[in-house]
Formats: sequence, structure tokens, C-alpha cells
Amino acid sequence: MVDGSGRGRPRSESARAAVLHAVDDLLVEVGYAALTMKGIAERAGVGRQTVYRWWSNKAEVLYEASAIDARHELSVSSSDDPRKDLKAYLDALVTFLSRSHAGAAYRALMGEAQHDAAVAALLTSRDILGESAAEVVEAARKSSGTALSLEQATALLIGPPFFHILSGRSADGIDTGQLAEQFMRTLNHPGARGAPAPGAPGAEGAEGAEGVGAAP
Amino acid sequence: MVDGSGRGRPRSESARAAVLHAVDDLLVEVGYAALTMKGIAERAGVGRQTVYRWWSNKAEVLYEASAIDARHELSVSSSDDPRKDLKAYLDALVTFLSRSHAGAAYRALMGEAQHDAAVAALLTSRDILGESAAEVVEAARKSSGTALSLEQATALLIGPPFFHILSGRSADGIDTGQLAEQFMRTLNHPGARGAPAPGAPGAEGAEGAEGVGAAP
Amino acid sequence: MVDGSGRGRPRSESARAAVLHAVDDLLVEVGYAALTMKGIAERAGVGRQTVYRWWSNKAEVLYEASAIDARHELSVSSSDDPRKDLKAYLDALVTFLSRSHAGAAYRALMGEAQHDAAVAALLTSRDILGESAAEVVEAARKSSGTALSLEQATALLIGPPFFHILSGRSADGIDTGQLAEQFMRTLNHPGARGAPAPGAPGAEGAEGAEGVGAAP
Amino acid sequence: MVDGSGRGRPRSESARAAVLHAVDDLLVEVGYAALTMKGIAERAGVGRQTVYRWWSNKAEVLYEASAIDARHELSVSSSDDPRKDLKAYLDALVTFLSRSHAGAAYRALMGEAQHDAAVAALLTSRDILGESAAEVVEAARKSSGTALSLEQATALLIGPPFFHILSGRSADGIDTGQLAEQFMRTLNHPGARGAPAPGAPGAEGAEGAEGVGAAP
DNA sequence: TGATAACCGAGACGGTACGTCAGGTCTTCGC
DNA sequence: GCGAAGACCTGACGTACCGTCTCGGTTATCA
Repeated sequence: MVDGSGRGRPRSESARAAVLHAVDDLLVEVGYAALTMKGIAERAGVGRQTVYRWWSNKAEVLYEASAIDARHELSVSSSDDPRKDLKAYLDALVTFLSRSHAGAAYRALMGEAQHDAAVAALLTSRDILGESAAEVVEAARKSSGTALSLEQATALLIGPPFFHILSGRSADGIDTGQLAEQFMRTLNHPGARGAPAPGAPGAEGAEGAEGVGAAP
Repeated sequence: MVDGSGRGRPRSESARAAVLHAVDDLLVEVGYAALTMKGIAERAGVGRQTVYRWWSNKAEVLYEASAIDARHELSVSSSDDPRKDLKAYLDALVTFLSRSHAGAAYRALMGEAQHDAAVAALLTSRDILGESAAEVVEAARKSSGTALSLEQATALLIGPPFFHILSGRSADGIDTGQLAEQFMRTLNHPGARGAPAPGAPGAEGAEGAEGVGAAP
Repeated sequence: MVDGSGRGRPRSESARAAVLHAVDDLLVEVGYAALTMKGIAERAGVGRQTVYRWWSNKAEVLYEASAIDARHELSVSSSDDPRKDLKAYLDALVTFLSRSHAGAAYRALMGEAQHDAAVAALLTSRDILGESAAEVVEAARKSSGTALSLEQATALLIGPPFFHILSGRSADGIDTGQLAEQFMRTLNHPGARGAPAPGAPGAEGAEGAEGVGAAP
Repeated sequence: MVDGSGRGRPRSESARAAVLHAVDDLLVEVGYAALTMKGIAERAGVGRQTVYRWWSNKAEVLYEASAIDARHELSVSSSDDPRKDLKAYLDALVTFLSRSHAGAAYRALMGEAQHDAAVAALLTSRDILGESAAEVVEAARKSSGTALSLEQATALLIGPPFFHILSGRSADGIDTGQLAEQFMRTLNHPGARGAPAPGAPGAEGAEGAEGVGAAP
């Protein structure tokens, strides 16, 4: 059903698995920057063309190799207590971003997405973090009857630990219980809607000085 | 007096400026991924060795070329009203991250830092976002007498828009006035300090399933 | 059957030919010193790696490109008259060393061999001059019943014009007929075997003053 | 008196000596190919410009560093017996070419001269081998009353061992006494002058097949 | 059962950036 | 002005990976 006709030799599942395992191992061993399609193929004992046939670049391989684990690591069972569920999710999130292999892959991909549109599209197609948080955030929104949108609430919840870790700070300094409590309180008191125009910043425009560096 | 001895031909300031201009232009034209040391040197009309003599990789050149602009674009004049200053800062931050050239450079570097220790060290050495926010956050902490540390408060302020933009969402959906208000309220009611052990997550441990993908 | 396994894409014969043609052209156009692997690859319209894959330096390419021609240019048909054959060989040798492209390549390689062990080994592996002379020298040795070894006789025949040309003298001053006659005469009257110990020179030892220049 | 005006700082004799010593040492340590102007300057503890000021390339430095030694090593005291003098000269020549440092320098320069016109001119300007042999050859010519020119006789004497050693054969196989005897005999019976036209070889023309290699 | 087709591994192909090195020039300071 | 130091631009070095291609060979389906 995947293949149009079914004619010809079917895709080798063992080759696929070998590639995904190889990219996983290599990410840990040599890091993302030193990850190459060539290296992946050799490590997997697979022809280079075989890799290119199914994935177009290392980001795609890595994404496929880590996405399932990522979803699993970020899934939390929901209970009756939204605040407890929030804390559990934040704990999972912090561990994921700061300690997990799949999280390392995610951080690398998120980084690559900042300057590679193809990777950005890849990540956008399946918003792992947003989706994983959706259930618990939605529950919290419902129980609080907040005026904040799902998107706003998600950023509010994920943002602080996300910035904390991606900016290189130690994950130990994060108090997930306190963050969950603050999040709930903010949902209850979101404050007034402000002016909707961020395109025209009120004060010090950043766009004014367009030159980057090398000022005389 | 800059150089240790003053002996030898002094560094060419024009070459330095040409390199910084070139990297700036090239980032806009071809993007970070296609940015190469070779390309920078040729665009600047400078020997390749000259680039390597003063910067060890493209991240360093880019950092030097954009850091000054970044600081400038993120600096806000402080007033008597912390809440107004907070909004002004958030406006500058959103514009910086989503529209500015220097911000594009910063996003690229931040991404690279996720899988390149050298770049991570470079960014840590001068925590541009944290430093730029320090003044306004400190003022807010003083005026509110909060129990939150500077680090916690900074993540609370920067985190939401930071995640919003880096995860590929449109910057238009950010209400900086509302975020500033929420931030002030959270400073005033930070909630109880929780258990200090994030290393042992309460629920679904992410570390358990170490394999990334390709389950047999 | 040529390749060990026959696996993988076979070597491109057109690429090989293009490289050999390119090195030939370039030697004439820019000379040996300005001959570079990069230049060869570009002139041949071939990837640099492809050149390195089959030859490890410019000397090897040049050798392969010129060896066949050299052998051809130095081959002489033998007749009943050894003296006539000797002259014919010497004529071919003088023309080869002083006028032929392949000879220019040979002179360059012979020179390089004086300070590059790899090139020396390359030339030793197929002693073009010695081999080309072997037939005619052997015939002369047989007809004269000389006591001189093949090696001694070869040096005796080739040495004078070889030194003449390599030391920069005009090839016009060489009388090959006379040289052939002298050679035959010496074969017939080789003189007495001398003391076999050249390692201990009788008189002015050169090894005594080991310092080269810059006497204080 | 060397300098036109005597103005300014005079040339440093110690710098000159340091350079010559450095090039000598380096030739032995790293070989001719790895000899560089940069390396010479650094080894001599001298500025690069200083080396370039007095010598235009490594061949010139090496020539100046080795020429005096070469002449010394190749000078033989003459006696009443030309044949004894010839053997003494040949012994010195063989030792020089095969064992001496200065000889290694000479071989390298002679090789370079095959594809570098500047080096060729340098060597031609002071024909070390020819000049060193001139006295003893001239004596032999006088005593034999030969019809051979000095040039022809010189090639006859030097050629065989020169070719033997430069083509990579062991110097041990050279019987200088026998060579001297053969040389004397040939001077006495030079044979008839042949046709003076080496430009038009009688038999297998080498120039005909101009293509080098890659024949189909 | 045999043709057809898509897969597989291996590895060579033309490109291009890497980071280093040497060449030869220049600009500074100190003697 | 000489000599050291060292930065400058140029350009080749040999390596690595890119993505494509061409081999021999291996499964599958379909006629």
C-alpha cells in the first residue's frame, strides 16, 4: 500500500533499523556537527545510496530516530490534579531537554532549524514539545477558565525551562513545582490584553541600525 | 601597547572591518549554513589565513560582528515605571529575535551552541540576553521585593517569547504588555519553594528508555 | 577481474586518460615546478580526489604519462652491426634527453629523485634508460667478449651524453658515432680490475670536512 | 667598500653565517624538498626579509653554503703521474657525489636545474664539476696529445660515475682505477670524427611521436 | 518459470570547504 | 638603513563529505 505497485524488491526493514540505530549511536559518540551521511551509512553497514533513498539529510534521519522516544519520554499520565500533572510534565520536560539522548537530538534539530528552513519545516510538521504539553495545558485551561489561548499558555509553561536550558544554564536551578504553581496563578489572572501591534515597537527600534558590527 | 611587544607589522584594522562586514552581508545573503570561512575571506578580499589568525571558526566571526549591535538593539532606557520598561524591553526582544539581522545571527549561534561546545562557551562568556535583561529585571525585583532569584526571574521574563519564536511560531501572537503584567504579578506571588531535586523526576522517567528510536 | 572483487563502480578510463593528457600538456606549458595536483585535476576536468586516488603525487602521474613514450622513443631495431646499433641508440638517447617531451619529464623526475626517496624508488622500479640500453649493450658485450659487467658497460655508454646534457651543455657537441666507436674499443680493452674499495678513498678525503659552508 | 655609500647599518656577518649554517643543517635533517625559506630563517633566528634580501631562493642559499666545500672536496693535488691523479680525482668525485653533504646539495641543485631555469643558470655560472676536473683532464690531454676537446674529455671522464650514482646505483660498483685507465686509453684512440649532425637522428626519431602517454 | 523491477552493498565520480603551510611583500620597532 | 618580528594576500596542499552515478547481485511480484 505504500508502494504504488508492489513490484520489485521491498524495502529492507533491517537496513532501516540499522540506520536509525547508527544515527543514535553516532549522535552520542561524535555529536551532531560531526554526524555525516557517509558516517551513518558506514556505521550502519549500509550503502550510501540506501540512506539517501529514504532520508534526504541527516536531520531527517535523526528526527525519525528520536521522535518516537521523545514523545514517549514526554508523555505523562493525567490525574485529577492539574497542578500535579503540570509538575510531572515539567519534570519530564526538564529531564528530556537536559539529560535524554532524544532531547539532545531535539536540541540539535531545534538549533539547526534556526538557520535551515528544511529542518524548520520538519520540526513544525510535528511540534513535539507543543503536542506533548497540549493535554496537560488544556486541562489546566479548562479548570481555570482562563482567557489565554492554548498557544499563549503553552509558551508560558514551556518557555522558562526551555530558555533556561538552551541558554546553557544548569537544569538544577529549576524548581518545577514552583513553576507549575506560577503557571496556574497566571492562567487565573492573565492580565489585560495589550496593544496588538508588536510589529511597531514603541521604543528603541532594533531595526533602525541595520548594520551588523564593524561600526567605524 | 595593545600588542605585547609592539614588534612586527601591526594588525590591519581595515582587514578586520572588511571581515566583519563580509560576514554580516553573507549571513543575510546565503544564510548561516552556507556561511564558510573561505567565503568570508573571499568576500572580504582578505587572505584565508588572516581570518583564521584572529577567529577560529565562523561562529566567532559572526559573534563579534553581531554582539555590539545586539547589545545596542536590546538596550532600553529605564524610567520610573518598571512595568513600562518591561514592556519596552520585551518589544525590543521580540523585534530582535524575529526581525533583526543581529537577532538572526544570535538565533543561529544559539542553535549551533546546542551541538558545539566551543560555540556554547562563546555564548556563555557573554550572556547577551541575560545581561540585556538584567537591569530591567533587577529593577522589577527591587520594586516587588520578590523571593525569586535574578536567574529565575530572567527565565520567567525571556522564556515565553523566546520559546515562541524559536519554535517557529509567528511573533505577531505575542502580547508583550500582557507578558509584562503577568511577569510583575508572578514576582509578587512566586509561590512556595518546591523540592530541590529535579534529578529524580516524580513520574515517567525519560532516562529509562535510553535507546533513541529504532526499537526492534 | 582487474579489480579484486568487481564490486562498486569501476574506474573511469576516460578520467584516467584525461589526467595523463593534462599532465603532459601542463608539463610543456608551465614546466615541472609549476605543475600541481590541483592544476592537473582542473585541467583534466576531474575531481582532485580522483587524481589522488590513483596517483600519490605529481611524479607518479608524470611517470605514467611519459614512461610508455619514453620506452618507445628509446627503442631501436637491432641489426647485424653492433656499432651501427650503438650509434642509433645514442642518437635516440641524445634526442630523447635534449628534445623530447618525454625526455623532459624524465629529466625532471631524475632530478626530483635526487632529493625525494619516493621518486627515486619510482624510477628505480623501472630503470628506463638502463633497460632501453640493455639489448644493444648486451649485443656489444657478446660480440666483444668483454670482461665488463652489464652495469659497468651501461654506465660507460650512457654516462658521457647523460652528463653532457644534464649539466646544461649543448647537445650539438655530442658526436655519437665517435662515442660508439670509443665504447666498442673500451669493451675490447677494459683495463685491469682495480682495488675494489671505493669506500676508503686514497687521497683527499671528502668526508673529512663535514661542515657545508659557513666556516667561522 | 662593498657598500656604495657606507651609510646605514652594515650587513650582519653573523646573520649571514647563521643562515648558511641553518641551511646546511636543515638539508641533512629534513632534505631538500622540505627545505623552505621560512624554515631557514626561523632555524637561523633571523628575519625572513633578511634571507630574501641576500638570496632570492633556497637554491641560492644552498649553493653558497655548499660551493666552497664542494670545491675543496673535489680538489686534488697533482703529481707527475696523470693516471694516478685521474684515479684520485675519480675517488674524490665518487665520494663527493655519493657520501658528502656538499655532494647531496649538489645533486639536489643539479636536479632542480632540470626544471628551473634560474637554478640552471646558477649552476652554469660556476660549473663546479667541470672546473674541478679541468686541471687533471687538461694534464691528461696534454700528455696524450689527444684530438678530443676539453668538453668531450670531461664528459668522458665524469659521465660514467655521474650516471651511475644519479641513477640510483650503488657507488660500490665503481672501479675508479679501471675507469681512469679506460679514459687514458680513449684519449689516445678517440676514433674518427663522425657526422656532425645529431639534430637529425638516423633511425627511430624520438621527436616523431610527440604525445606523451595516454595512447589508446 | 522466467522476465521485470526495485531494492541492496560498494565504491568511483566531479565538486567544494576544510585548516595548514609556504611564498613573497609590507610595515612596524629598535639598534 | 639593517635586522627582528610578524601581519598581509595568494595559492597549493591533502583530506573529508557532498550528492550522484554505475557496477554486480538479491529479492520480490507478475505474466
